[in-house]
Amino acid sequence: MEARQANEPARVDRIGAAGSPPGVGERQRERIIRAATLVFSRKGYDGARVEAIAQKAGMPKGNVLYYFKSKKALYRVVIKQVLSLWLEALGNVAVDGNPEEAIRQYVNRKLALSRNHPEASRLFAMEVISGAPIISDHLSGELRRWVEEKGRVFRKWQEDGLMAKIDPAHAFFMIWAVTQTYADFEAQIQAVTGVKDYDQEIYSDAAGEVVDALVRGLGLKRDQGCSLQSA
Amino acid sequence: MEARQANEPARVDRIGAAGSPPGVGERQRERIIRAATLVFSRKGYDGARVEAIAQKAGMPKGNVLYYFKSKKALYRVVIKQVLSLWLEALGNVAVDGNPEEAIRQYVNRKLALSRNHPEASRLFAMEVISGAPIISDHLSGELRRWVEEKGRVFRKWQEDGLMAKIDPAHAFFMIWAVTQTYADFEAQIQAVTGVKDYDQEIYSDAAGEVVDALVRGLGLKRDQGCSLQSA
DNA sequence: ATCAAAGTTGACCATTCGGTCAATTCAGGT
DNA sequence: ACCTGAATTGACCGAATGGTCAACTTTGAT
Repeated sequence: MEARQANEPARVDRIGAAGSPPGVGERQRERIIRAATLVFSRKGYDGARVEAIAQKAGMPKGNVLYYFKSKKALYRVVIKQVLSLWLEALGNVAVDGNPEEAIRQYVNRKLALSRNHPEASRLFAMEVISGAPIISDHLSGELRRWVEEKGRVFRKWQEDGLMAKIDPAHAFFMIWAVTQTYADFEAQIQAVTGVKDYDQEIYSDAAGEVVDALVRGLGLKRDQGCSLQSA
Repeated sequence: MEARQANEPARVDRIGAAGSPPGVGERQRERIIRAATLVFSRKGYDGARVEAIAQKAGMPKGNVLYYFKSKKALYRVVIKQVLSLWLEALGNVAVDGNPEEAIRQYVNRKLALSRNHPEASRLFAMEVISGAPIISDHLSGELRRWVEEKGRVFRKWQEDGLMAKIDPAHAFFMIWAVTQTYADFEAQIQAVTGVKDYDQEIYSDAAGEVVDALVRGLGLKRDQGCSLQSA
């Protein structure tokens, strides 16, 4: 009786191999991940109870540990999924075309991401605040390279006088900070503004004014004139 | 032998009454609070172990529980101290004089606060992310009133064309977001920039460029001409 | 020197929580 | 109908943790 490969319950393999329907197993896995994201994002890793996750997923605790061999393993899966969601959204910054529109689009996209996945945003924030014990490799790897790459574009914009002379990295920090605030500090914003139906009002307000302010702050201009769309 | 008023060990009264020296008790209390702030800010409430706090304070666990009757009580004291530090720093925004200089000063002060008390900043952030279970009253009370009051000043600036037309509340959210990023997301910033001695480099970089960008983004102008400093 | 209150300490208790497991049910292939 | 492996469930265990306590030391006033 060794180990009993409790997690990764074979169903996964089957999915990859044949085209069989999602299967009970896979659906349960996703239920658990969704529930875990919610609980972890509010309570942090230690504060989250496996029992609570199980309850939110509508199944007994034992079942959660059947699909994920430990709480830590579950956490890793959840946080990596969140991270990939983040990086994916980062991916598409249109570097050609005019700078103002590119960043305006990027900020809007990031704001949308925070609105649609506030739990993911909060979980990511908690990880980083705690010193990013799990994702630090990804941050200093993928993310860093990404910033360096996009940073070169920023530099070029700056040389062309289309963007204020700010260290590109700090420009991103500003953008990220502002966009995430609306997800992470929801409680503070709600308290201060007194708004109840958060999504509706706040985001539509923020989207307009804040994006404008960011664009202005970063000194972004439209590429008037010779805007030859590459490729 | 009821209750044994373990916390609040009489020393406090003595201090208020006579001018006796700080006393062992009070000094220990502060040691504990400092240690607790550090541990809580990294691990969150649940993740923090009383044992760990005690160790960091250089005393056995039992002693910590002698000064604070429970972990939760200690947490409340710590977080309220952090909050008051925050609100205090909020207090002094020079509303008279020219807008640009006022905000520039405010942002710089907030950045300094984040640099000098990163643990406090992180702890505050964690509280809010968790839904601000303990300080929500203060947020919707003191903080909200403060924002409303300063907001009126912003409105006036906007009417005078000295500031971009942004909902004052959102203007503050932007400022807070950016200034806190440098404390809360230290891990991310370190990973992306590859900087080691964080304080030194990062903050001096940020201070200059980021403050400029914020001022620009909020469209702040100096009150050229009729700047009659109000009494 | 004496005494009481404040402070210190480590042993100890009760509870909680992550994780295991054996027993049972369910689903699908033959 | 039968059989096999996946899935489900609740009971259970050991470790860890918050909190208590009784014994002991220190401090300062008289």
